[in-house]
Amino acid sequence: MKIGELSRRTGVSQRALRYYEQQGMLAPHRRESGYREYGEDAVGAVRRIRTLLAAGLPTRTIAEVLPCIVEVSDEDVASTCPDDLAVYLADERTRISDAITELQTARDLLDRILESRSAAADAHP
Amino acid sequence: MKIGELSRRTGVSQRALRYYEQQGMLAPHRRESGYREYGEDAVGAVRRIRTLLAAGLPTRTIAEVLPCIVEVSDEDVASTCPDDLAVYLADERTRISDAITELQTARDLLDRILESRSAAADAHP
DNA sequence: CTAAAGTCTGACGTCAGTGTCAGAGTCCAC
DNA sequence: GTGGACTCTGACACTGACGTCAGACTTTAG
Repeated sequence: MKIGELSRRTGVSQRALRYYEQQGMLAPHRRESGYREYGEDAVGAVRRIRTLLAAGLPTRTIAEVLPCIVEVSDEDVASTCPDDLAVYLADERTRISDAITELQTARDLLDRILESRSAAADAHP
Repeated sequence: MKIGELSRRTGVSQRALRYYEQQGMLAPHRRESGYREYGEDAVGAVRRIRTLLAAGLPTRTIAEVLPCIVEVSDEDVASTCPDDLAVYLADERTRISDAITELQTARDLLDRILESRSAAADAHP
């Protein structure tokens, strides 16, 4: 498929898709004309890119880890993942867990604010 | 206290503290000399700023929500929080929950990668 | 065949949250 | 009172992940 379709199917802008390619995270084939040609697997790849980007992993890391992922129906299986990368990924995993905790703290804070507000509304109906 | 002490006590750089002020999130008193003078409550305020920044709230929103927070020992209570802000905060709450889900998805992906890797190591010891 | 729609590269803009540096003024312990 | 530590403002730099625009080329529907 061409870039427009991939963009529509993933919800990711064409600009972003080109950026992903520039960063080595995607490598579509090219037609004679220079048009990018993406395979079906690009949809899953883009989905993973978004997930890892949202988790704060740098593009370089994502570019390294994506080749480790082989699609098996809906599950992902890593094959040739070098040791040093695995160590780094374990660090990232820790960072993500910490981030989750922080977000939960933030959400709790918002909850307390919103809750005490509704409590005040109850007091002055 | 002056900015150096607040920086040490919060682990936040002086540059960042000045930026927070510029964005209206902090409003320290000033000495005759122009030196910033922070109260004890600034420590908690900075802690909340970090939490909400980490959660992706924009500085403008944080500047609006901080005055809603009145310290009650270790709990926070909102007082005069305008309706429209509350609506917006509820949206942010949703966004944060979504972000947590995304992070968990990313962590699961990393787990599958790391797990299948150790499985491969077991297969070829 | 033609016009409209799609795509290309390249470059500059943006935004948040700082880092860093310069040059000048201030504080405080001795 | 002095010297070293601290603080001030202002400005420019930087990073990441894109947005946006220009100008040229390609594809596709009719």
